[in-house]
Amino acid sequence: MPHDLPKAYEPAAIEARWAEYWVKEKLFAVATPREGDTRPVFSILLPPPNVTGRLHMGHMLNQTQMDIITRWHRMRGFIALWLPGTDHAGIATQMMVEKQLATEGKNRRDLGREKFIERVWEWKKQYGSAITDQMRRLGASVDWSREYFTMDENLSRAVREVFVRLYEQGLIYRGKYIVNWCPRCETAISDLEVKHEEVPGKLWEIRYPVIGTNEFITVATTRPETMLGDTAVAVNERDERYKHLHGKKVMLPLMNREIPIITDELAQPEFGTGAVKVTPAHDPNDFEAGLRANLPVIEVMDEHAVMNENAGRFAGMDRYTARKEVLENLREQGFLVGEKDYTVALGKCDRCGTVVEPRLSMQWFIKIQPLADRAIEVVEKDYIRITPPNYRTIYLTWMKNIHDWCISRQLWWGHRIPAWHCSCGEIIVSRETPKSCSKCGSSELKQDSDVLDTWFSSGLLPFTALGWPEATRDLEVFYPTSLLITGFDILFFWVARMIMLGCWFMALPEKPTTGHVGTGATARPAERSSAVSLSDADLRNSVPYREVYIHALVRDAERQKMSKTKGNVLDPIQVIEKYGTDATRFTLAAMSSPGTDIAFNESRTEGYRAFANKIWNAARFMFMNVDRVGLCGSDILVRQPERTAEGGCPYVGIAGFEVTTLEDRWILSRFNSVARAVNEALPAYRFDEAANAIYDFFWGEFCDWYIELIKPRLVESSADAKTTCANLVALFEASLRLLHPVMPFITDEIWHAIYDGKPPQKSLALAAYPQADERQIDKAAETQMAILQDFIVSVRNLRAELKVETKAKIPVEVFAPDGDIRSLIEQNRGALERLANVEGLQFANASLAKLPNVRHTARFDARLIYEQKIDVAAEREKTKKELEKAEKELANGERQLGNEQFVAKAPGPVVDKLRARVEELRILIAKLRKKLDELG
RNA sequence: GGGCGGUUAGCUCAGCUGGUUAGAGCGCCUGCCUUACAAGCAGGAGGUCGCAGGUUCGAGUCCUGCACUGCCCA
Repeated sequence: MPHDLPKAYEPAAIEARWAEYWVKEKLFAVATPREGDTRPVFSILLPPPNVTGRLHMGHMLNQTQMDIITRWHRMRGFIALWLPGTDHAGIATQMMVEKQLATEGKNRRDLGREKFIERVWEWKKQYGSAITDQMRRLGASVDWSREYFTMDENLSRAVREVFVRLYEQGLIYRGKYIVNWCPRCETAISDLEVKHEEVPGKLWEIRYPVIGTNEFITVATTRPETMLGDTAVAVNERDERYKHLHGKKVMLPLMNREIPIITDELAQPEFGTGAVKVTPAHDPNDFEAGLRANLPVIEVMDEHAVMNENAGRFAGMDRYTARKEVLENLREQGFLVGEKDYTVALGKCDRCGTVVEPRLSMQWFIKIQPLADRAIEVVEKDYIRITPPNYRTIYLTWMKNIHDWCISRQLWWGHRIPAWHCSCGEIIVSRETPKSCSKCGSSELKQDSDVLDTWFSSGLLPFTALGWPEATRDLEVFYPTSLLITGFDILFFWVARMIMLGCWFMALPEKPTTGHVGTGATARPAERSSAVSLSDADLRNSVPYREVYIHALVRDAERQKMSKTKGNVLDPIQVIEKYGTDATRFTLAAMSSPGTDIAFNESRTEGYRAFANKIWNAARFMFMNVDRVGLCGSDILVRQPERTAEGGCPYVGIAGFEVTTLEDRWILSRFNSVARAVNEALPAYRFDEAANAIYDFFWGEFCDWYIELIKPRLVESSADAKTTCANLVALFEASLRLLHPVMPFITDEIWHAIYDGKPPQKSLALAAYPQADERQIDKAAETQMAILQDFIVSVRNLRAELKVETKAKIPVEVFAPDGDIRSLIEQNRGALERLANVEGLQFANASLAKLPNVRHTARFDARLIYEQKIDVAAEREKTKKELEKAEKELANGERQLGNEQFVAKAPGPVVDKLRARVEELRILIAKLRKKLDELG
């Protein structure tokens, strides 16, 4: 690795190379640990992206966070397994292939089911790796050797196993119910897949003549076309207005069908006319009312939302045409009595946006309550910790109001339901294709044509991806997984389902003690039935993951949700090409503060590209000195201790860093403080704090101060140049390790260069993460440095105010009554003179308050000896302002200290701090007053 | 309709269990190509913390109400 790096950092020149290297060297492949392996375990499942997917900012945020956490664990000596895979995404994929077929002028029915599925597999083969290819560019440290696809044979077998077991346990049933139906996708969809949207619409009032009277009964509806399927009109029993009509019938207009007036809770007296039409086949509430009153059910629409033969003369019309026609007919015949503007809550298909039609159809359902009960218990008992905690509440509220889950989809692409229908009516649910009917012996069996909801199979992944239903060693070691990181948009779709299914199938009567940290249960061929109560330990180890971290949504810079239709979608790959992966990752990490969405702002990324460039140039500076001083990689290697083999804290502090000066003590102290802060921020998922801490340290302390301070010691003539340079390298190397989880590319690049291509590990990703050594934290050094920095900044301020020519070296006079401070300044005279551009630093014996060109602090006065006359008026103004501010603060402080309550009630350190501050302010104010007097 | 967030500098955001003088990045202004870095360095301006009450010795932080705004569920 050459040390002559280009002056400007070019991420494109190195990132692809490292991404490829990490994958090629299988650095993140995790072999199944042997029995007796005592290393701690960290396991995490990648939320499988859809095979049809393209990487978006949400993925990148998600994966950046997972990668930071995974790399951090790996570097701390954990067996870190990050398991990747893709989801077959039933509807989405089917739609994709149908679109492709459409360009050839065909549809899926032209091909037939078998050919169509072949075609989907072909599509998958050709395009299915697009998203995982993109993932590699992000540097995601996943174990590619374990990559799965939810339609893989072993996963499909597990799906069938789960289905059959649930069926055998009586938790899966089949029935005709009203479901959300997408007429475009021609399938049922779950409640969750319906997105509600409020749109301006109309509420029409229709009057139905009451047979045998001259009266009418008026009902209101937003979907008048469904009146063709009405089988009753309902009124409330206690509604006085309709008491005389109980038991009578109305004539359904247009259809000339007699339908009864029934009493039902469906009709609420305070709402509208108090009477409602009842259409059991096309409305879930009406369906329930129909069951209560034993009403006939008349379907008037087919699966395409086209009116069918039951709709009389409207048959063959699309639902909206029919609506128009029905209204027109009603109007003509005098039945339409009102039309009001009304806000309609439209349900739309999450996939295609088509307005969903409630439709009566035969579907498969999971009786969810028993599963939900456990899923509630594990979260209430904190066996699964959800961060941020507000999502815990949201989860529990949803789980407590859960409805049975419709798991069948009328699609072709997906896991086909393992149920076979016999001509005798028998349904056989079986793991393998049955040869004959268990009831009548017929061999004419037809497999159910439906497939399972995609979330059914992805809900099983935490255990099926580890080999379930076999009792594998992987399950034993890696289940429960340690953590799930995902977006709130799939909290119910996926997170909730995984918890329900995991806690159901992975609960055990007893748990073998494995002695592994972070590992859990062993797979068992048979789970317990719901009747048997579980021990807490069983429950605790049945969970799919111990922790859930829910991250924010990535929006555009204007806080708008990114969407294709708005055209504001930021392509992460483009951002990466512009600024580099590291900078993009850093942006997402630094903006990941809990609770708020991320308004992705490219100007931030630009800033972090500058940060990468800063690191790059600091490295160039280091290498320049390494080459000059004649240090080589092995010298540094020698100074680093062996990494402790198993589990421990390998590098504590910075080993081999030889402290000789104040700045050495100071930077070592700062490094350890930052390492501590980062190691505290990450387990709390404070990616922003971790990222900012490293940024501030590297740029604001390491580069701005430490490097500047050691420059004189690095020059050739300096006796300790080699030690100084070795310190620089050791510090740099440790900082790279600290930063690596966030910026893996640039850090690995420089790290390899430090070791001259002979690194102690194949990658920095395998090196040890810095741990704070409390003994290296030196508060005294930090205070002393702060004084020196204060001094330098004061002089720089004065120079700027007096508009001293940048290059001119100016003499400075200092008054420091405290001997310690005086000697501190004396000892660091060289550094102060150089960094403040001072020539001749002299001490004064008396206060400088009466003199011009002075900066006052509580600890010292510094005066620039410079001829230029100052602008008296401006100086007076400035001093006045400063004085006012200080006086205000002093008054405030004195008032507080004078308050007995404060002194009595506030904690000691707070009072002491305030006293010290008040003292400082008194000194400062006295100085400022004197100065103001002088200025006249 | 029910629930949950947000409102802090021109912009995007931090500010943890209440405790000194409310911070950062970007942008803006001034001066510097000081041999690691102009994607840089040094300095600077800019905030009645959405509004109104309350609790407290002390409120950006806790409570109540209001306003605006976003999201989820129905």
